[in-house]
Amino acid sequence: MGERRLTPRGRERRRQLVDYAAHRFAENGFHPTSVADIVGGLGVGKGVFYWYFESKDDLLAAILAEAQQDLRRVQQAAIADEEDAALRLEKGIRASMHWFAANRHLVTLTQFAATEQRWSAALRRGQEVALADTVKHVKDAMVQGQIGDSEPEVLAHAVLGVTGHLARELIHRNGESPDAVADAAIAFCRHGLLG
Amino acid sequence: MGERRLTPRGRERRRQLVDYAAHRFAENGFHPTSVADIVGGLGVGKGVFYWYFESKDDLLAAILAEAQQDLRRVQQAAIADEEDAALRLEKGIRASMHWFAANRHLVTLTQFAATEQRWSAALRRGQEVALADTVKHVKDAMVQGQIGDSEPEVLAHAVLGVTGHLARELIHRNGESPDAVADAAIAFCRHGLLG
DNA sequence: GCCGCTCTTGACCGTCTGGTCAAGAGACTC
DNA sequence: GAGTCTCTTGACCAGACGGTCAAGAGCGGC
Repeated sequence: MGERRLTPRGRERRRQLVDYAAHRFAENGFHPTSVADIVGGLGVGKGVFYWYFESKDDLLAAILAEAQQDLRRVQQAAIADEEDAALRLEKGIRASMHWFAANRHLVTLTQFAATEQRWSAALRRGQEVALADTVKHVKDAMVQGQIGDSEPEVLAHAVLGVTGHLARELIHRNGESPDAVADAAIAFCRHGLLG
Repeated sequence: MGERRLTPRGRERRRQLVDYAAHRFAENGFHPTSVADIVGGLGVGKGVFYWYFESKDDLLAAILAEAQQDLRRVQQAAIADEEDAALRLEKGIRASMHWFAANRHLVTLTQFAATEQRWSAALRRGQEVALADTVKHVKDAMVQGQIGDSEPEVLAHAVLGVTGHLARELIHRNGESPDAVADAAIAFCRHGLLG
């Protein structure tokens, strides 16, 4: 199948399937949620599902790919006109926090996908891009003397780790605001435990 | 069932099931791995499985609980005779890195469990304990003036986030040594990006 | 050598799953 | 209003799954 040409009505239906399925998968688990659950919840026949997607796996792959693209798009838009490297990092963190807050289900789904080899392979490219983006800003900030000189990849991983973990624990679990959590993440990335 | 009294032979069989299943679940995914896969791989009949566990879910619950207990036991042993709060934090991070390196499959499984509500409830208590342990050391270090004065819970989350993420990315994915990664994590937690 | 307990076997079962498909509905063109 | 293309229906299927159970093996004590 690969690409099917869709009318506006078809594109709307596809979006509906992607959104609804992503929420159900995140709530209930990917495997425990059946295709029948999805089409049943939407009140359509099973054939609708297989008109838009080759398989249940194909749908999850689409959800993951679109999530990664959307997050990156938001990040790039947030830092587009920022010349200062350290501020690009900060704005990227803040934009990510807002995206994580608004797309909790996609965060959960990405985390799930990372735990099964079949899916983690599909995630890898997007995660490499995210890492490369962060590494670039870290290196730029080093050149400008804004941050200390050590391994940029390790620092980038640490930044992504703090950001993701604080989003899950403080925004998703504790219900704190994205901006407050972004402030905390930025502060920790800046100075560590030294405050 | 709850508790079954087991002979030494039975305890050995149970361990074999837990270990083998944990590896298969982590490699292949929990849902895609069937009970038949597990008993087949071990060369025993299906009844063996249901002699030791009420259900497949029961087995996963046991794996998760034992993993959390084991990690905490290792952490406590590592910091037992350390009086300095900041060093307790560092030794805890280092011990965790070694445990993560030696128990990659359990890390993956825990991450999976966090993505399905049924399991994340089972994880919560253990994670709260891990957080409380970390918070305690952070507070102690604050009192001793070793680290800056800000919200201990947030800092503890950040420390756990960095540790877990660097373990997955640098140890599991890149194959770096637990000690090197522990050094990196400790450095980042100390000073952030300032190096 | 019998008993009783722990442990093992594997055929069997009801249920549910992802996926198919022949049939047809709607809408747009000419 | 015929023809065509997109989209929808839902009964159907083969296979796989988690879980059961009657039967029996191994092994200890006595």
